[in-house]
Amino acid sequence: MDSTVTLSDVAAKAGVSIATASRALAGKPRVSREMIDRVRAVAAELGYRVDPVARALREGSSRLVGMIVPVIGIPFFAQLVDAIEEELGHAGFELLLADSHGFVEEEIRRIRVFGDRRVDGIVIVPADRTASVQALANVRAGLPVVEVDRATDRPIADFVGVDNGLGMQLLFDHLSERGVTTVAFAGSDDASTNGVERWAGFERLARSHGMRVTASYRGEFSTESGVAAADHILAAGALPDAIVCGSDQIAVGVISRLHRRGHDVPGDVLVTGFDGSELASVFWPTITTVVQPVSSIAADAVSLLLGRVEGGDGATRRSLLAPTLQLGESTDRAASTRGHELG
Amino acid sequence: MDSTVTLSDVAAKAGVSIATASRALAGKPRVSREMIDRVRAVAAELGYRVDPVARALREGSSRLVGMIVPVIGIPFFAQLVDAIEEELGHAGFELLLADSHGFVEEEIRRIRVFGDRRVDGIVIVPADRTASVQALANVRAGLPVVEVDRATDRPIADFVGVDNGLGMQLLFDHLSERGVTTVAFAGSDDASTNGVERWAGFERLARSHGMRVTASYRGEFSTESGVAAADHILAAGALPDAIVCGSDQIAVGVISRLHRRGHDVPGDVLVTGFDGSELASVFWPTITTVVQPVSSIAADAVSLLLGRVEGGDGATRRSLLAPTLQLGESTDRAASTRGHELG
DNA sequence: GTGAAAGCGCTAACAT
DNA sequence: ATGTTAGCGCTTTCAC
Repeated sequence: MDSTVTLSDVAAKAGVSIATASRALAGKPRVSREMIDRVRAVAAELGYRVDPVARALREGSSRLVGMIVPVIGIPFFAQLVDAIEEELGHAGFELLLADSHGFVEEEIRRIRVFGDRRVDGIVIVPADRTASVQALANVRAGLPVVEVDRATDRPIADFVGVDNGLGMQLLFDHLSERGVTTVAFAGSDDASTNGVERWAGFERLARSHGMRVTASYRGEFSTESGVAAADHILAAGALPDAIVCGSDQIAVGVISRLHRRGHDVPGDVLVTGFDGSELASVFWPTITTVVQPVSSIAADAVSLLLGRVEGGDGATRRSLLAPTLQLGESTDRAASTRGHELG
Repeated sequence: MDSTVTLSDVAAKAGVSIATASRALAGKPRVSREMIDRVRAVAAELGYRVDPVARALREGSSRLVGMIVPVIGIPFFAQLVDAIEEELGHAGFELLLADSHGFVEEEIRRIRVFGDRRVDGIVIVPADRTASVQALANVRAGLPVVEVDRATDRPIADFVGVDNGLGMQLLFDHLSERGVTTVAFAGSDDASTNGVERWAGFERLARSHGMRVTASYRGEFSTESGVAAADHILAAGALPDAIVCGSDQIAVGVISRLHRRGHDVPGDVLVTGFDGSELASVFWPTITTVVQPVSSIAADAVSLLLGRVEGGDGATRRSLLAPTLQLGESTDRAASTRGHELG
């Protein structure tokens, strides 16, 4: 397979100038109807495809979008990458992927490279809500950026994410119905807006629902952090009625640890997650969680980004999408993992 | 941040011709020592970085490597992407990522686009061991390809993956020590080499260890497939001593389903996974699995690929890496999930 | 050892 | 409506 068919090959075979061939293919105005047909036919016959590199050099644009995530290994981010990639594909863009491993320095390096590569836009899940502001200062002038899932403190770019407050509310309404009166929190620190907002939502809602908070632990969005959280909560005294976790990964860590230390979920304590990753539906027990509308987030992010690529401007926007509650066994006392013979 | 510093800016400020500047920066032979220093100093001062697009057009190479995976959502593939990306980064290459969603047509489309983009090489996890041969026929002449994790039937490209036979042997030796005499298989169909080889290994080793095979189910590498497998195995009669699964995802499905239908793992039946994804260590029970040496696979794949990029040729190679066994609770009867109070 | 100039493939002024 | 030409930024002959 060798695609060394250039525009001049097409022009030659069609018996026209290379400029006309270019215009005909691009569907630019002043070209006759028949010319367009003729050139297109020849191009198709020869299997011609524009050279994106030459075009990028000439136009200063590459039909490439760079994306930076903190850890591709977290299932939720993998889903997000997949959704963004698909959405970009519809619009004729490719995805240049980079993993910052949570380091702002890595973000800076990647952002520079993206600029050099003439990407048309950048999709980023900022590693740190304050420090990443510096990273984004390295973005080429005029290059559109959209923050996804996590925002930076300063509104320096469009943002698309989930409404954390609403998510927490869905969770609390559910727990309230289940008769929960004491709760604990196992979430992440203030490095990300999700960490901040989910914690804030938890506190506010616990208060408004008249629930007592027995303990709270704030680490990272990881399973290990969930394990540590469980130990912390157990050390604080009697188990609460429910433990609200900042992510599904954390919930998995919490539940695993509780089980190992002899406590049943949901028999002894209810547990909730956040994200709606596949993990929540395959874990045993399945986890009640707040499902993020990943496809909508991706669609919104890409349309916002491409809107600016095509020259759209205006104030930066924050687009908060409504999540939904997905019930699982982890908040259904009848599903206690102690009582087998369920199905 | 605007990096519109071009080579001619550097040349001008250094008071030399653009040709000399280029040579000095590239470290090409006939340039005087002092010239090199002077140009480099100016370049650093101006913050000059070569324009990869212009270079790509001129050289026909882009320092970009395209990678195609069947599903980025499978944790093991996410890990692989991460490892490959990191390895490429060390060598100064970027990753262009594509998800084939398991479709050969998607692979073809992506391979063509990669060619147009002048990628220097392609890393692919083929969707189908026979059909993907067609997809790879669309690779630009001379463009190096390395298959990772799964190979195509015909040796049309270098391959780096795990030694499935050895992996199965580690598993069987372990099960044998545990006194297992009857086994069932929950794996994938013949669409991938991993599906073929793990099944072949299972059959061969069950026979050589004198174990009776009570049932076998072959679907996909998914949790859902594991659920179906569990139902199939239960329908076949009494539970075997152990169920060997073709992947961690399948194992998770199998265990979840068994639990829901009232059977304990490892109390009633031992279960093993394959891949060594994070899932295996966070699931409850943790899963005994065959850990693929992901970093080594990535390092090998990239060095093989870049070796060919730099002109290396020779017969295609198959590089099989040795996996290791990771013990988990799923094959440790003392860890029965029925007996709580373990930790 | 250094400079001048061609040219990678394309698009967009600027002619005609 | 179509052709001619410049030039995006770089590397690399080819002259000197």
